[in-house]
Amino acid sequence: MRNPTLHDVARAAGVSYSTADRVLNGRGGVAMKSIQRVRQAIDDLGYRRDITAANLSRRRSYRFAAYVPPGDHGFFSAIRRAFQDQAEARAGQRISVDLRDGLDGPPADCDCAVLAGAGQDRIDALIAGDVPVVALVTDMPGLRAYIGIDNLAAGRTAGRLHRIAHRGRQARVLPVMGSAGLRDHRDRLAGMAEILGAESLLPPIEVQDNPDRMRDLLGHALRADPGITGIYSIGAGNRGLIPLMRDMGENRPFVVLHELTPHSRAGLLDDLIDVVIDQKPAEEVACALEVMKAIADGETPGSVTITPAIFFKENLPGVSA
Amino acid sequence: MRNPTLHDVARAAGVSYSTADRVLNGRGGVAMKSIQRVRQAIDDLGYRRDITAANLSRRRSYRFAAYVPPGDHGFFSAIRRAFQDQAEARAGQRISVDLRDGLDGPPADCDCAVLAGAGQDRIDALIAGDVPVVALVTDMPGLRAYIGIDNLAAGRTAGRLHRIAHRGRQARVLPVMGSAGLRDHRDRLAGMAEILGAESLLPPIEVQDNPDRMRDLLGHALRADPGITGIYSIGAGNRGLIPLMRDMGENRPFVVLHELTPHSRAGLLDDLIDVVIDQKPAEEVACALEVMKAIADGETPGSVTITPAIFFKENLPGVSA
DNA sequence: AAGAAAATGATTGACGTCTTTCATTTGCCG
DNA sequence: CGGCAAATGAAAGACGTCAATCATTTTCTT
Repeated sequence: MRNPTLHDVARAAGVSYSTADRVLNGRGGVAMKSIQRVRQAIDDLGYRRDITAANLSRRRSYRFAAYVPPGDHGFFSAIRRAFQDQAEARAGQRISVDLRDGLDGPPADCDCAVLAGAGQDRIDALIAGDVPVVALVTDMPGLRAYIGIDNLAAGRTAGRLHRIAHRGRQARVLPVMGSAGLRDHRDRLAGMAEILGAESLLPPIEVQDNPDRMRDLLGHALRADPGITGIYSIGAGNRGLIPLMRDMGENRPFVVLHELTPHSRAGLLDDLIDVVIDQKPAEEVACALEVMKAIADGETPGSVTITPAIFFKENLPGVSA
Repeated sequence: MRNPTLHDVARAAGVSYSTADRVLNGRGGVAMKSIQRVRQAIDDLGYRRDITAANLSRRRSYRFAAYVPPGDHGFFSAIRRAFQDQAEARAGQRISVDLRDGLDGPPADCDCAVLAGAGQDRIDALIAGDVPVVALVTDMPGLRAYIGIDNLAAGRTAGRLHRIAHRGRQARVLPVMGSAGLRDHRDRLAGMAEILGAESLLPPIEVQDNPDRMRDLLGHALRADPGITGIYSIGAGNRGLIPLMRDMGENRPFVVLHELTPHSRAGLLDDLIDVVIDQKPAEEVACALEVMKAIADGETPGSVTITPAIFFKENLPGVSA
């Protein structure tokens, strides 16, 4: 009934505990035929190492470092909070997370580090150390894994939503980027272009994720072209978009934007925007920690693609979620 | 640096390990002032019981029973598979899941049971025992918790999607239920009615989650009323819907249905249906196990509401997910 | 103040794995 | 066959908690 222990394996293989241990943990100095007998016994009994006992014995604790851009930038503050929550929730699992904002020099004193949505600039310094680093939110070459959404697919999804909303009518969708320099944003735009086609997609404007610039530039664009029937806000700064929609009233374009924040949530509830594509920061962070744990355990996990959530007014999660 | 142990707590409180243990585990026979000093020390040191060590010591293993309707009913076979996968994945966490199909008599020999989408009939027998039971997929009164989606919200979301797809035009949406006797289905229909209004919502037809009946009854309804512009398939049996849409070609109605299955996936990819609302069986099962674990640990977790995923052709997860 | 009851301390052996140390056996080589 | 290296076995002490036992001290009763 009880799960077999390594002692059971040793007995079944007809070797001593020591030898079974040497095989299991690859300590070497074991004859080939013993290795095979132990392996066989492990298979036969369906033995699985009791990780909790193992970690207890090793008094292993996972020490992670998380680099998250500073500021209460809406989205990244959600990421930051998610790290704090997760660190709290996993304290019993011997996982500790050290939140850092500056990224001066390679991470030290930790088993694995995670870098959330930073630019490419200082990455080299991070990789330089012998601490493995994974990417969160924004994929970056040279890191051990990427945890985040497929931005191309997100853009396609936004395109599909606009197509559905324009059934039969000619769409004229204005993409609003944070910056064309960001790969995430370019990917989303490219995804939308795949679905909508050039004739429906206007040239993008760039607002640097800034609400004020959003208000100014988008407001200007809307006045300049009254034929705009849709908006795809690719980055942040949506706080500046909401009042513009309020001013337009019934004739506002169909709006799809990213990230569920208090502002976008209110926008949905007030019928000022139509769809929010959310990358579920809490889930991303949880996945990131799993991946980091696996890396720290010596496994080589692949990247994890989060399927973004699509929110309308009607399926907003409660405040607790 | 190291996390404090109960020994540290005892030392800080100026009592013996035994007393600290008696306080921590509520064994009684401790003077009030000792209790307070231990509590204080726990707070001061930020002590948290090392659950892995505790479980190791108790040689606790969680034994769960899962009642899933038999048959390869598409959705429930996914649930079944998810239980198997999770059981496999959590074998190292001392969690074992016993999959049962019939529900004869109360569950025995387990710490908690989960009942997936069964009718109300035999529940009383299940509750009769002293094993706590939680509900999966279908909420049922009298059980300890419900893990599943908010069906009302799902119906509203489907309604919203139809509204978006009908912008400007009058919608005539035909709801296709499995059975009006199922609470889940009634809730979904009610949710859609909230959004669409009576003039856009046709009287529902019932196909008993059966592909053949779906084909017959829905085919008949579509021929009888060529003005149908939308379909909301609330239950299962969508395999019978796909060929009907293929026959209608370009003029097919806008289709929203539930559950991502091989058939509905193919339907999306072939542009024969438009939206799939999925309740993410794997995630539901994982949540259910977490809840059951918490219950077995003596906590009293609340119900968990899963936010369903919305899939278009463009954001289908890869086969691996 | 004696005796009973309550509270506390001290100790021990699990749980399953890790890790190290030391002794013993086996195989191989010349 | 002696000698040396490789392979194996045996044992023990962690890791932090649980759970039980027994001895001792404190507190309360009458």
